[in-house]
Amino acid sequence: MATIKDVARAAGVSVSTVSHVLSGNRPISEATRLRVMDTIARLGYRPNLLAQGLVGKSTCSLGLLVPDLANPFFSSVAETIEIAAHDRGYSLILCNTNLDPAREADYLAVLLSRQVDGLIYFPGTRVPNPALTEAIAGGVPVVVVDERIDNLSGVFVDNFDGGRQVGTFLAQLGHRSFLFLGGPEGLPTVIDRLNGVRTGLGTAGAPADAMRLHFGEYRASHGYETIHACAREGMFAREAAQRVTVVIAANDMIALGALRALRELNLRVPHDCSLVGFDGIDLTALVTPSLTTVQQPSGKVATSAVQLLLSRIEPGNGHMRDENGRFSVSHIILPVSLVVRESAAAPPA
Amino acid sequence: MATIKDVARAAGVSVSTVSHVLSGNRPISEATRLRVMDTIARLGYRPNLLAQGLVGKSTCSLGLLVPDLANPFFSSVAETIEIAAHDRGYSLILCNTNLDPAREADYLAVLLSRQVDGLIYFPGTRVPNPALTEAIAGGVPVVVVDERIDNLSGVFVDNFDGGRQVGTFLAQLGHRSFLFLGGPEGLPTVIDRLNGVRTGLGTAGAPADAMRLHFGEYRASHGYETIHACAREGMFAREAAQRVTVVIAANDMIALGALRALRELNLRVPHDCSLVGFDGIDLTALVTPSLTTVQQPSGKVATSAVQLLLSRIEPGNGHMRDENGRFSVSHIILPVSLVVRESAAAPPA
DNA sequence: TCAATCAATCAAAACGTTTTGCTAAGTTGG
DNA sequence: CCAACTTAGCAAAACGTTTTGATTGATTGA
Repeated sequence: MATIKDVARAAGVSVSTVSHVLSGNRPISEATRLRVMDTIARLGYRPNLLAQGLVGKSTCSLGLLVPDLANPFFSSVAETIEIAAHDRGYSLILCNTNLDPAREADYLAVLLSRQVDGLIYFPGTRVPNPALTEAIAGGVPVVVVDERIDNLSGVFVDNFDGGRQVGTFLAQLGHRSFLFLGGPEGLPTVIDRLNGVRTGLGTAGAPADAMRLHFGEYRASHGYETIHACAREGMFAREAAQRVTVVIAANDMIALGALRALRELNLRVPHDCSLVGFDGIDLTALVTPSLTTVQQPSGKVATSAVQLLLSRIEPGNGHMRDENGRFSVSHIILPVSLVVRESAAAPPA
Repeated sequence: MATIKDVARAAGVSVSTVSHVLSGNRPISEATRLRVMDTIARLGYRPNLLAQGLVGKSTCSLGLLVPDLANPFFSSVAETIEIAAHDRGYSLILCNTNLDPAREADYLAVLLSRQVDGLIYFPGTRVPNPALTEAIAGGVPVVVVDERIDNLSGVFVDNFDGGRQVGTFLAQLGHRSFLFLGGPEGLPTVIDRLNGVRTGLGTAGAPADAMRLHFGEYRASHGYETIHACAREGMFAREAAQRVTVVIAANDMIALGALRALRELNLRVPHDCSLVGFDGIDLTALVTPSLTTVQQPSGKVATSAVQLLLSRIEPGNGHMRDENGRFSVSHIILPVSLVVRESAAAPPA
């Protein structure tokens, strides 16, 4: 790898002159400029970003902490985040936290060591990670995605309202007995969605307490296994007193697992049992029956997160500060919308 | 951020002593060691990885170039690669090339500037990117995944054999008229899979030329739209002379799109038309009918890629060199296996 | 007792940049 | 013709590390 010194020597100028040619910070005669540029091209010189990051203030890199890349919702958001960051000149360091607080802390430490300019953080764990608090104290800008955390800027969707729309919709269809397949118990997104559903049911006149709850991972296997287990308890039996007529999943992956299980049990969706998901991943439109789900504006979430973060990082784009000169905390709340597809219908007579 | 200087000052020792405490390269008295460690903890000191990377030879970072993170196959491989890299102490810089050669070149330039220790590269484009050739010339270790490129180490699956298994299987089921939904025309993975299918059909006695070909993107939309278009041409009509009885998709996303379209056309899968995919993403087991597909060992692909790359990067783990002292090129070819599920059956009578 | 060895530590160079103070011309204006 | 600029370029410091040669006392061996 050719260095700036090599270029300087080959072009017969000083190192600083090469630097000035590149940055345009000082006037350079056209002749020298051309000669330097030519040498750069000839030698295939590329500035060493490590050295630049060391002397300058910015490394043009962001850390992205995602709980589970295998979940299409996350991978799709991650993809858009990556593209948005790249468009603005930032590289992304990918961290798959696997919902493990220890891994999370580990990654946070590495990212700080790497002097990232900022962090985009999808909380996968219940409690705010102490390592995160430390990072923030260290002055690294953080944007939280998908979950509201006090004192931290964030982008999230209106999970409660999404749940409410589901609840209202199902109650109006006539459902009166519900099975809620949650994600990890205690996770704010899960709580909000559940509370939303309850509120929706309540306002539409359905008994909100007629809902069975099963928490688990945000994975298809959770939906699949829970449905089979519930079936063994007779929850879907035609003659059951409180026959479940609709399954509400806290995310689409759970719903897809549940859908598979329902089919295996020869329960027709939606004829025998309706099914609703949450997230709006692309696959929900592809499966049969297509899945009624709450559509998150995942592209908007991603671009907003990047924009919010960079507005904090880059000087002079007017990020708000409070009266103490500290950066203010912004929360961007994006709306969600219920997408009604084939999987939800009126309950069996 | 506390620096090593701050630690040295606070502990009343020189900078080099702190460094030696951390690295263990020189003997340090127990008393000093304890005092330094204590100071480090108290100040929350973290070594600056940029500075380390600048002076040392390694940055402990790898570049990952993926064509399309939204494709579950890629995101799942990316996840495993990330985990394997992190376990070995490497960070991953994520690049979503979007199948665009210009973007690819752009990313490659950035990664070189960032002094990555190595590259894991999923080719999404037909021609080997000139920027890649340049990177290799610059001495950056590269491992290619999913496609055989001469003179480059790589990990890939036996696409031809996968296709062959599909062809044999379908011919033996009695199919005689095929529709192949390829990925991008000219892409080696597509070519290999197609040639495999043809060979399989041939050896099992089916007319390999009785296969219609439609190339397109590796996306669900391609499968969906092509099936609808083909249906309009009457390709699936019961009375058609050369009625297509099975759709062979070059990957699972295309297959899922095709499945949806077939359902919309009221064609029962597999009763009216069989369907086979390729990749073995998790979702193929979840949809109904579950998808017959060629299972790639995606976890093994990921870990092999990381292992192969690190064996080149890290000194002394015996990576082979040829007689000229250059690193030898290794190709790891992993087997695939046809997973027979509900979507493929004998053709209609 | 003296040279040789050893343990513990320090000082300085190096990595590849950017930034800034400086110098040596050349140019202007009166 | 000289002071005051301007232009173009150079040299050196700084960023936070690691590495290595040097230094100091203490310990050994004969």
